[in-house]
Amino acid sequence: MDNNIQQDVNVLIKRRYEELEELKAKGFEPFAYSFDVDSDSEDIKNNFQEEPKRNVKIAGRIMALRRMGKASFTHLQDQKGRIQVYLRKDDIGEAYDAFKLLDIGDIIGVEGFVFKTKTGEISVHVTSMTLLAKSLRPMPIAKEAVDENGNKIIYDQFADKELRYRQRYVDLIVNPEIKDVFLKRSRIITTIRSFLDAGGYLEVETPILQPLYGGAAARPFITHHNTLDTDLYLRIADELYLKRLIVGGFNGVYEISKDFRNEGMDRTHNPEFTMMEIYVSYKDYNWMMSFVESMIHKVCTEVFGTLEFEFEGQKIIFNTPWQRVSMIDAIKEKTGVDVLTAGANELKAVAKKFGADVEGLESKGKLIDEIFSAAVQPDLIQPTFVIDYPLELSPLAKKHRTKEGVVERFEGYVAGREICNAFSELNDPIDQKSRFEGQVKAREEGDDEAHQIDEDFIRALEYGMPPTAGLGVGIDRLVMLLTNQSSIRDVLFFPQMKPEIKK
RNA sequence: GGGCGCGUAGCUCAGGGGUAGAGCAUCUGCCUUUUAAGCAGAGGGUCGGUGGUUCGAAACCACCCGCGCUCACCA
Repeated sequence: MDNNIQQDVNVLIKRRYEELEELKAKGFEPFAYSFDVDSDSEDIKNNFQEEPKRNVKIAGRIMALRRMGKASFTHLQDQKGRIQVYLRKDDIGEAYDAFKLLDIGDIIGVEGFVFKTKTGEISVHVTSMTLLAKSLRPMPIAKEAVDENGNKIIYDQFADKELRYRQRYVDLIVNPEIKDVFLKRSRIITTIRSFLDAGGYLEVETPILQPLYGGAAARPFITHHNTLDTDLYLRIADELYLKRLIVGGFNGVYEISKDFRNEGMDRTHNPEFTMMEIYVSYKDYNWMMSFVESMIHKVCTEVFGTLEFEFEGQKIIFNTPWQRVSMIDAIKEKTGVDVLTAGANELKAVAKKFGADVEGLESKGKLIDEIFSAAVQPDLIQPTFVIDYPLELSPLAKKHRTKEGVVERFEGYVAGREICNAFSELNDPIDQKSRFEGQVKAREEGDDEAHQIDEDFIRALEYGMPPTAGLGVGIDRLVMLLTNQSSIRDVLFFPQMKPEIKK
């Protein structure tokens, strides 16, 4: 990194370092220790009064600079937005010498009174100024204007996706509108948490480093513990540990945390992602469907104040109850084929007809899943629960109480995307063991995402797990959906990138 | 991993075998209610990297690196 920094030293940076020295030489501290703030840009604009003059102390980053000899206008940006600030040499004296050495990007604190300029902009007339932090790198600043219709025009906006992701701190400064997505993300998670807490469910933490990984079908990250001299896996799901806690006697436990999957990356996949999983004893998947409906309903109304959303040009309405359709019926409706009774060859033919690539796939369950993904899923626009999945796709879900060959499982789909996955949890240790054995067989046949056998989990079930409903919600994808972002990178502050190369 | 596209000044982008360009940003001078402030002048580049073709390469070719879109994979 040293090399990178050296490399980046150009005239602009060099000049800022020189100014830094000049400020020090003149007795100005370029990196202050604190500053008392009693207002912000939003407050000042919302609570403007002509008389009596209001005195405020604010701090922020210089984002625009218009100097006119012995007086200057600048825009300060704080967490809430921007406010214009007016400085005159007559008012601040020698601090104006320091101000002349400041740049766009520097952070200052000012005290002054609020007034309206000739052109009507609410501004702060500065009576004292303090430099809080000198910025040593040029900010990729964009100029802003407002057109006749009051719309904001941004010129030459910082747009390089790579730089924006790698240096998100800069992105957040110069493209403040993206903050809204992250604010919404935070409020979505807070609202889910308060919904779960209000329901009396216990938030818990389970291991990220696991000797065996399970609870989903995915390739893991492997790491090594030196003292134990053993390889460990970063979890791909929380499921098996949370269910152990249900065995332990908690009635409802949930965890909101990162899972890790060592798979491809694209606009819906990041190697680490946020999952919410909850397990509730004495409930089944029917109960869980209503639970999801009310949780999402609460998120929509509390965070967004609406049930209507736009996602990639489609209108989504989160009315309850959501539509419900069995996977088998949904496929039958689209293809005319009953996948439960159809043979593997027929399934292959159907899959191909709908454009799925099923080369080398023999498993009936996987074929059915391919057909579903290709023929049904893209059309599930309004919130829909797809229920009752083929048994072999769901080694941790309980067999359906009446239907043969399927399990009590549902996935919630919105805008053609899966946003949650839930089952009546399998609590029969004998059945669980044989399902694991089936997975071992699949693994031997080359399915490197098949589950591993977890003997301790079987042992836990042998002690007895009450009937339990379990749910997993992909938080990133939910946030994408509700904030109309089509790339997961735009709902993550720091999406995974290849490391910058050292030269 | 495959296909397509992109990489030129701090930022946004033109240029497309013959001296490296513009706007904004920066610097100097003038300017005490400006707002994409203005006026006058100036500085700033390993044209992603390495090889090759050529009298001459930012441009053409090959390979590499990075990013984006997309397909596959990822239920």
